[in-house]
Order: sequence, then structure tokens, then C-alpha cells
Amino acid sequence: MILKSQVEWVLHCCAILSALPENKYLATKDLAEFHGVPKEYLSKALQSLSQAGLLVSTLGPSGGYRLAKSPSDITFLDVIEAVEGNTPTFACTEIRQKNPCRPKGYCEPAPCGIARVMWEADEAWRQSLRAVTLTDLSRMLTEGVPPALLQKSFEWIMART
Amino acid sequence: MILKSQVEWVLHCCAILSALPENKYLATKDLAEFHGVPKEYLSKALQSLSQAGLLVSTLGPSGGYRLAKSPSDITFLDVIEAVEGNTPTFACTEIRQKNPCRPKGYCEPAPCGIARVMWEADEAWRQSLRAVTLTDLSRMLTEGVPPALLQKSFEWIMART
DNA sequence: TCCTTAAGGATAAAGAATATCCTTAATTAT
DNA sequence: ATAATTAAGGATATTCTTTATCCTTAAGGA
Repeated sequence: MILKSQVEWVLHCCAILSALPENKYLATKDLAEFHGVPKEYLSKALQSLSQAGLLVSTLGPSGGYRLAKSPSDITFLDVIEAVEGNTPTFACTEIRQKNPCRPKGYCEPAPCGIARVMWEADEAWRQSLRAVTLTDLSRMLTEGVPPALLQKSFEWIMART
Repeated sequence: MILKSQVEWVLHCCAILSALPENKYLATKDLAEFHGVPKEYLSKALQSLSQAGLLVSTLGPSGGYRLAKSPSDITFLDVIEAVEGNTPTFACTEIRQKNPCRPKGYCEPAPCGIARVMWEADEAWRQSLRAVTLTDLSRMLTEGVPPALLQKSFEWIMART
């Protein structure tokens, strides 16, 4: 069980977009080049973020994507769920109903205990990811990085907005 | 991102095995029939549990599997990791190193902040699953179930040990 | 001696992840 | 106007993982 590589990509993209000035857009092409990932496939993931209401897009030259809201209002979970969907990682197939001793037509009163435990763990995971915003991300990704590299990266991005 | 169906299967199997008397074994065939899942494929998963030291197997007629230790000493996480492996759900590919502004040969001082957040969420998930044992599972799976059904199921199993 | 069983290797089928390509429509710059 | 640029989305291909199935081997019990 492993997350899509797109999750890593879009989180890095969000960090970049967090640094953009108001109403500036950055194109998929540039985000793909900056991160060394395939443009077309990254595009699919960014479309998902757009549909989830996390990004705003615009067409034409100088078009691309920007954040739809403040970085402090976008969490890791928002981004991940936009790409991965929000279906639980555990799919209960109710195999207890296959029990050969079970009376025909018997109806279980509650969800299977196994599913409940798994869903609770899922929720712990989500809770942890809900607690981190893009603002936190920006801080984490910049601290410890040489100022010269930060500056150069910033200029690289700004030259393409 | 979804867990293998084998995870559900072996958790149910562990619940059954928890109910076995000391030094009694139940065969893959019976576990597969009870849960209505393919015997050969279930077998692979049980082999994983065995290799992980959670189950003990024995050959020949009246052979099969039993728990290798007390149900209170086996957690959900133990079982899940035996089947799924313990590789983190987030695989950091270090795409920050693709940054075109990054000096050649520059070495990052610490793991990527994104990976750290993801790994922390992973740990929250694991922590939640470490907190539930097979003893807890037995209780959860039996409460609310009609005593007649429990009894019949127990007899079904005992008849095959 | 014969039957049953786990272990494990080989292989196949189905589905998901990872792309690539193309068309369309909107927007901007010239 | 026109041409260039861009996101959106459909179609398709490739690779990898999951989900099996089959077979052989060796061990244990009747």
C-alpha cells in the first residue's frame, strides 16, 4: 500500500504556489520542469486539485495555476485527498457474512469490528495530516536551505509567472 | 491507496485462531471455507504471518495453524505488517534534488519536510493499530452476535481442529 | 504405505498506477 | 484579426501490483 507519486509532486507544487504573489499564475510546464516530472501526468494531478477547489486556473500565455485560498487554509489532507480520493484505505468486504453457520437472511446489527478498528486508524492518519497547512510546509521546506539557493529558486519561479 | 484484501482475511483468521484450545491447529482449507475466500491465495498470506512469527504451523492430518503467542501479545499492526510489509506508505523520491537552481553536488542536510510530515502521519496510523490486540478483536467480533450463532460457529471450528 | 498438510516456485489474469498523445476552448500578446 | 499559449479532458499504451491458480516437495499422522 503506497501513495501515488503524484502526491509528492503536488505537495511540492503547492509549496511553490504558496510563494507566488497575489494573482500570479504558474504553468504546469514550469512546475513540471522545476521538479523534473512528466508534464502531462502532473497536469492530471493539478486538475484534481483544481476540481477540489484548492487551485484556480487560467488559460492563455501567463496562465497556469495559483492557490484558490490562503496557504493557511489548505492542509496536507486536502491536497492528498484531492489526488488519492477519500475512500478509506481499508475496504471491508463483509466476509463474516460468508460464515457457513450464519442463518440465511440474518442481518448484522453493526459494522464489522475489524473495519471499525481500521477506520479509526485511518482517522488518526487523517487527523495528523489535517494538522499541517501549506504555511507550515513553506516553513519546513525553507529552513536549513542556503539563502542563495532559496533566492535563486524564487527568481527562477518569478521569471515564469 | 488501499490495503490488500488479504489483510481483512488474516485478521478474521486470527480471530478464529484466538478461539482455538492450546496446541490445536486449524488448516488453511477450513479457514478459507469458513470465510469464503480462495484457499491457495489465503495460504500465501498465512505463510507471511508464519514467517513473521505470529503463527505456528504443523504438517499432516490435523495440521494447520495456531497462534504463536497469546492473543494479547499480537496487535493489529503485527498482523497487517506481516501481510503488507512495513515500508512507509509515502515514498520520498527526493524531487527537490531536481531543482534546476540547485548547485551540482549539493547535499541536503535533512530529509525533505514533506516526507517528515507523511511519515509522522504514518506513525499515527501505526500507533493506532498497535493499540489493539487480538484479545480486543475477539471481544469486538463477538459482542452483539446471537449466542446461538457463536455457539454454532465455535462447534464448526472445533469439529475441524 | 497412504493421505493430509504447509512451503514455496512458476505462471496467469485483472486492475491500478504511470504515463503519452490528441483535440477543444479560452486567453493573451502581437 | 491572428498566432501562440494554456488548462481540460478523452483515448490509449505501458508497467507494476494485486489476485489468484497450479504444481512440486517435504513433513507428519493414520
